[in-house]
Amino acid sequence: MKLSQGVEWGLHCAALLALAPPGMTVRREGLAGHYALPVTYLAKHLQAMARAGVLHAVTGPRGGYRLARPPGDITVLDVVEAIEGPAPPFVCQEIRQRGTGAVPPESCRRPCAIDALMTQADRAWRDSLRAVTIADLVDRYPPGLRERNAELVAKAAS
Amino acid sequence: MKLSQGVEWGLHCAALLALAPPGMTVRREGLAGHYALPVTYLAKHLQAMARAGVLHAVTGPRGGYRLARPPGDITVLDVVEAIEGPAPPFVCQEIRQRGTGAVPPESCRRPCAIDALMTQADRAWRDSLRAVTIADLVDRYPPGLRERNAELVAKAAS
DNA sequence: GGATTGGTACTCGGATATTACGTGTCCGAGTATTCTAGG
DNA sequence: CCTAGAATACTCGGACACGTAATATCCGAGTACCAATCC
Repeated sequence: MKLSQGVEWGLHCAALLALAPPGMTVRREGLAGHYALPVTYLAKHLQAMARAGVLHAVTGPRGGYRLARPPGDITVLDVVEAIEGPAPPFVCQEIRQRGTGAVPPESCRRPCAIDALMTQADRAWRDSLRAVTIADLVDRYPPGLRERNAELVAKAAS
Repeated sequence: MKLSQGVEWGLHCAALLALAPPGMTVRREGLAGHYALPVTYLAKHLQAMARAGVLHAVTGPRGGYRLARPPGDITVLDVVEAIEGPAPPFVCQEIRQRGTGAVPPESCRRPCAIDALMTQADRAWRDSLRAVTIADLVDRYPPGLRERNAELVAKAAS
């Protein structure tokens, strides 16, 4: 059970894009340089976020990425699912219906207790991530960092 | 983000062991046959659970596995951590301290908002799994299954 | 001087190698049993 | 008949291959800009 590091990159970049002037875009080189990330690999995750509808990509000169929606309308879960995929981490294999202790299918209309429990835990995790937006993240920056990053990203914007 | 299928196997086997007569052990062949699982691979996970102190292994003739503690004292989280490892799925790389937008270390005494959020979500997930024990799982069996499985495991026990 | 058209430089998008981890399997270490031999 | 001993069969434990997904990287597709040219 390991979460891709791309999630951290994507969240930091989304928070940074939230500080860019409205309508302006930031190149992936600018995003990668701000956090010293490998440009080519970061591109893969930015691409996934664009495909998921979290970011909007503009090609050509003066192109780059911008948030597809206002920061307050993008939840952390949106970014996580964009990068990790929407598939749940646990999928019940229904092993209770196999082997010498097989339970007849007519007794398996309800999901087994283990599946239900895992689904509930996953729901708690996702709810926790859904409750926070990108706008909340920048609001929780240390004092002064918001202004400084906004200035830096404004120089990199085009 | 994918959870090992061994978690499902381990939880089902733990629930089955909870129905075994007190003090008796069940061979891994018996556990695997009950759910039609590959014996050799299941052994790997049972071994991990034994190492984590969830199961107690007995070698030699009439050996096998039994729960190391009463079913009510073993949480689902214990089994999950025994198989998946106790490491959290998200580890902050502190990329905010790197690159052209690097934040000075003295401003990073507190974990960044992303790290705090991920830790909180992971806590919610673990709390959800910690709230349920193996005893709860067998209590949620469909009517009659508990008695039937108890009878089956009693025959396989030694 | 203004509009048009072709070229050019710049950006992202998808396809391609490399590495790490989960998956699957095997043989060796250790123990209770059991059979045999001696008293 | 009882006891001591060694052989034996059975169980788990750790070490060894394989497949899939995350990691890391490259080159091609598409667009806006710019310059040269024509009207």
